[in-house]
Formats: sequence, C-alpha cells, structure tokens
Amino acid sequence: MAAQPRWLDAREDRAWRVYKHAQEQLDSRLRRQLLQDSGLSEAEFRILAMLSEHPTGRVPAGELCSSMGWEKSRLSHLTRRMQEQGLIAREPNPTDARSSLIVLLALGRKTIEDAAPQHVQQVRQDFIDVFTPGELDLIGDLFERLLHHFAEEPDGALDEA
Amino acid sequence: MAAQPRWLDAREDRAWRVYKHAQEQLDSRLRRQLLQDSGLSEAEFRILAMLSEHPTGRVPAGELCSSMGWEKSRLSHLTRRMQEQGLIAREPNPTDARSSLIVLLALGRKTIEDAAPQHVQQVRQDFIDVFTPGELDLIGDLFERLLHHFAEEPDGALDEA
DNA sequence: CCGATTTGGGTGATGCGTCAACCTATGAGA
DNA sequence: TCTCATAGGTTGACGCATCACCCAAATCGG
Repeated sequence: MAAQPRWLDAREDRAWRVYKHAQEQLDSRLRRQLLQDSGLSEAEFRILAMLSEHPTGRVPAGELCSSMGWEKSRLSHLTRRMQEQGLIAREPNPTDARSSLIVLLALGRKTIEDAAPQHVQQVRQDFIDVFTPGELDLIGDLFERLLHHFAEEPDGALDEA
Repeated sequence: MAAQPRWLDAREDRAWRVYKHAQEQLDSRLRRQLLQDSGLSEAEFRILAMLSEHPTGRVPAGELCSSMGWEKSRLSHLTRRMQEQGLIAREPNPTDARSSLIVLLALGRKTIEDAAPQHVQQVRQDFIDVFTPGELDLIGDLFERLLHHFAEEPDGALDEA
C-alpha cells in the first residue's frame, strides 16, 4: 500500500523545510530566553499566565488541560514540580472529590509578573515585529485553517485512500 | 527596566496564539504518527533521511550538526542510541582524528525507506494539502523572513531599547 | 440501590534535549 | 618546536513530555 507516494515537489518541499526550520529556531530562542531571564519553561509560563488571568487564581486541573490541549499526566507532572518550587498549590475541589484545584501562590504571581514583560518583548522581537499587520492576519487565517482541519480529522485517519 | 511593555493587541495576540496552537498540534500529530508506524522519532528520521540522500551514506558528524542546526551533544546522544539500535555506526574520520563519521547501516536504510512514504503522506495530509500553491509560497516567504531575522540577531540582543 | 462504565487525576519507566564540564586533536603564532 | 586557543566530540545530571497503567469518585442502567 502507498507504494508510490507523491513526494513533495520543489515548492512544497521548500515551504515545509522553511516552516519547520524557522519554527524550531523560534522555539529554541524563546525557550532559552525565557529560561534565562525567569527560570521558567514555556509550559510553566503558560500555566502561571492562565492562573493569573483568572479572577480567582484557582482553576480546576481539567480546565487547564483542555484549554492548553495537554495530556492529563503532563499537567500532573508539571504541577507537582511547580508545587515543589512554591509557585502553586494543589487542593481538593469541593464540588468534585476526584478533581483538584490548581492555586496560584504569591511567589507564582510575582514570578509571572516579573517574567511576562520580557517574554512579550521577545515574542514581539522574534515574531510579531517581523511581519506587517496584514501578514499577521494572514498567518492567523492560514493556521486557523490548520486547526479546523485537525478538528475534523481526529488524528487517526489515513486509511481510506 | 521595561516597566511598561507594549502588550500584544488583539490582532497580534490572535496571530500568535493561533500560530502557537496550530504548530503544537501539528508537531504532536506528526510525531505520534511517525512513531507509531515506524518507531522513529523525528530527529532519528531526519538523520536517516539525510544519510540516505548522501551518495556515500557516510557523513561527518559536524556536517549533520550544522545542517540540522543542532547542538553537538544532541547529535552525540542521539547517534549513540541509534547505534545501539543498529541503525547507524560511528567510525573515526581518517582525515581528522577528532571527528567521527556517521555511517548508514543496512537496517537504517531499510527503516527509512519503509518510513518515508507514510511520513510524506502525513505531512501532505496535515500541512501541504491544507494550502494552495500560492499560500505555500507565501508561507515560505514569511518564514524565510524569520530565518533571516534570526541570522541577523544572534540570540542575545534585547538590551538597547 | 447495585453493578458497570466513565471521568478526573496520579505514577513510574523511558526517551529526548539541554547545559555545563571535560578531553583530545588541531592549528596558529612566537 | 612549544604554547595556547579553538574545534570536534563525549559524558552526566537534569528537566520535560509521553506512554501505559492504576485508582477512586461519579454516573448511568437496571
């Protein structure tokens, strides 16, 4: 099956390679910079950011998982480590004994408030400011199309040729 | 310093969030699918692909590093693991006693030749085919601009506001 | 009310990439 | 030739994400 695949032509190959390469560079730059000036990983940053945007600073774990699109175990490992660092706490959810609430602690709030400005600045410098507003809209449109595509094809569907 | 950063406006924020989210989804889909139907990680796939494209199937480690944009230690760990799996071998480079040659073994060649068609098919399905040829060129142009930007700003340069 | 399934979450092993440190070979200058 | 800086590569510790399970609470069917 699929003995004679359609290889990528020059245009396709170039788009894919360039995209991949740029994406990796961008990722590693932002990761390194964030780590250096705040000691946070991207994942930790996003957790703290989401908690700090929440009015109460107390969010059920499942909600974090689904809004990040993460696996449960990933969040579990991560929150355990963050708890050990004193950034957050985990406490039982009164409305559902299975669930747990992730709680932003004072140190976590301070950490994210210190880290955010520099991180935004980096995102600006390494991504936003490289494009015009129109191009940003375009990027939004194109990658939103990818998201729709993924939503329609739930991962395992390459059989029915 | 940087007490009052320019936060992202609605358009910028949307572009960044959508891009990030789509990129993560795309990555995790391709990684999972590749792993499932060939047992390879993306990194292993790329190494094998590059070796198999090379006429001799013997490439100096440093060359792999620079064309992938990887750190030396990453390649070292990876090639050790691949060697243990019998995919490649490492042998001394006759022209430079410090360097080593990464050699594609028969098992490695078979593995990549089996894996490549399906992987290309996945890249097509999850990326290429979602866009028009014109859009692919556009993506190539936009992300190439990112690469040029990175090349000009060698990582640590956010001081001079 | 009881049994089966589902849901929310946690655990341990494993593979991967980074960082920092290290070692040897090479090459350039005195 | 000697010295010293640099380049190519390796190693070990560590943090992170995934996978495959596991567990208890909730929910649904009867």
